[in-house]
Amino acid sequence: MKLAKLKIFDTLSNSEKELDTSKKIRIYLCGVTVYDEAHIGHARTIIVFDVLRRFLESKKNTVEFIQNFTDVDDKIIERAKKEGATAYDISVRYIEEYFRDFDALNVKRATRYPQATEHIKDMISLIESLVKKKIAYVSKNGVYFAVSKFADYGKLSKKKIDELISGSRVDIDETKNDPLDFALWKFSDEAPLWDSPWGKGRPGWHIECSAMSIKYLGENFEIHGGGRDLIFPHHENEIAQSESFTSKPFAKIWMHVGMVTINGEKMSKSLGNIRSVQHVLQGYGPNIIRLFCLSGHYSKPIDYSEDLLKENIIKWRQVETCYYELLLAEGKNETNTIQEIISQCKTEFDVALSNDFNTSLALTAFFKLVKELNRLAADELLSKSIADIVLPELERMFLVLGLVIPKITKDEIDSINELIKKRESLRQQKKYQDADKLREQIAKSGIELIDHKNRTAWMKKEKIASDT
RNA sequence: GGUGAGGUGGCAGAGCGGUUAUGCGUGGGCCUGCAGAGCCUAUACAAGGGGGUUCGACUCCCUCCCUCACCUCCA
Repeated sequence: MKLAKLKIFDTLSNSEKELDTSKKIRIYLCGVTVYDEAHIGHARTIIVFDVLRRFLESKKNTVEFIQNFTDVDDKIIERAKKEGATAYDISVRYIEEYFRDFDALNVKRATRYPQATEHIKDMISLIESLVKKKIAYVSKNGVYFAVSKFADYGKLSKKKIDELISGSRVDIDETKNDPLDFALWKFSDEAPLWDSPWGKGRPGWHIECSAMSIKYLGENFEIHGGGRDLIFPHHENEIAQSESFTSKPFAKIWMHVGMVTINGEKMSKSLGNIRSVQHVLQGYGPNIIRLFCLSGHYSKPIDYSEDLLKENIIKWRQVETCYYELLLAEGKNETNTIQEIISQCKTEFDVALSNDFNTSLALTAFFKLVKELNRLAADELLSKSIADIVLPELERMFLVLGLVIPKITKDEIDSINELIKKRESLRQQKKYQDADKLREQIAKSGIELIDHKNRTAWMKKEKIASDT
């Protein structure tokens, strides 16, 4: 059944907006500038959109999801100079790293990952149109967008133009008509450069997202997103360019994800307080990171701390236990109660996500189900008949949240059962030392035994380095 | 200075004008040969300060204080 409705808070109108879920949902996410490794702040934004997309798809909605790579930028050039490499080398390297990291985080690949350097022509024709309309002008150092020609400038970030100028911290550039005007094309005679009708150079930052989103999603698509820090100037400028170009409203919903902070301060390269995806991945693995990133409402900041990640390890262990109890459940019993609980949790889960994508509440519903199942398991009330009903639902939630329990082969299961049998007979003979040795041996392959009254269950624990 | 977001119990974190959020932690217990895991149970005068509106406010209004973000590149 398709999702009946989806409400998302729109930064532009400052209110929740309902999306038409009967049609394809087109999403454009501003991705990363590939000049360095990705950190947990990037991961949060990308995981939020990944789950949004998975949620819609789990509801059989069609989603077209575009995420760009900014692969031409001053910082890339700077880095290249420092290393004696080309900008191309740098961006290729960090795109590779990006996929290494985000595949490991179990982020579903976007429909497409357009790169700025592959869309220079699209950008140029967009700029040409703006120049023709006299909204952009050619100056000494490049082609600029004349902010004064776009009446609604500031509508997204709620800024007043005169206040922007007076509060500006940037040096005034005399070559521009107005200090607020921003570059569409920068003249340069250093690589990387491209020809343009106005001279050699490279595109400004914002124009790529206008060009590529319009190219792949059309002039008026559903959701445009990114981190909160992109609201100004990036998204503000995108709106100015795109709407000047198309004379139509740009994205229907602007969805912005809050910052990841450390000790209350924004995680960023310039503050030197970043935790790289790679680093945290090694300590905690993808599931914990995902749970952490989804633990609060996407619009609010979330404070990175080892304590919080560790709290999520505990939760994850509960999930693993629950999953394996279901997998190993046998026999039959009545399923009415559990059916009620499932449908309740399922509804709460979906309602939470439909209502401004409240992952925090959705996780509450998810863990409620997990807890309930573990309770049944502890009371020896879990049966195959229950598992058959619950597993598909639970797995759908895993899928939406992007959580993965490592697969286990039939052979592994057989050999584990064999060892458990052996241990059981040792225990019956009260040869506890031998039984414990066997348990240790099993533990080495990551299998944890769970002794119940009349049987021994087990689970394959994900190895988590920071789980001490 | 301007703009925006926010201040909830030890920590994390939702919703809501009147009913227990929830989780982690902590105390006690059950289970076990032991251990782990799990379960049960208890626990929090919770709402930044001060005013108001209301029969009733954590939830609405005003005010003060504080934090963060953006106003430069930033997810």
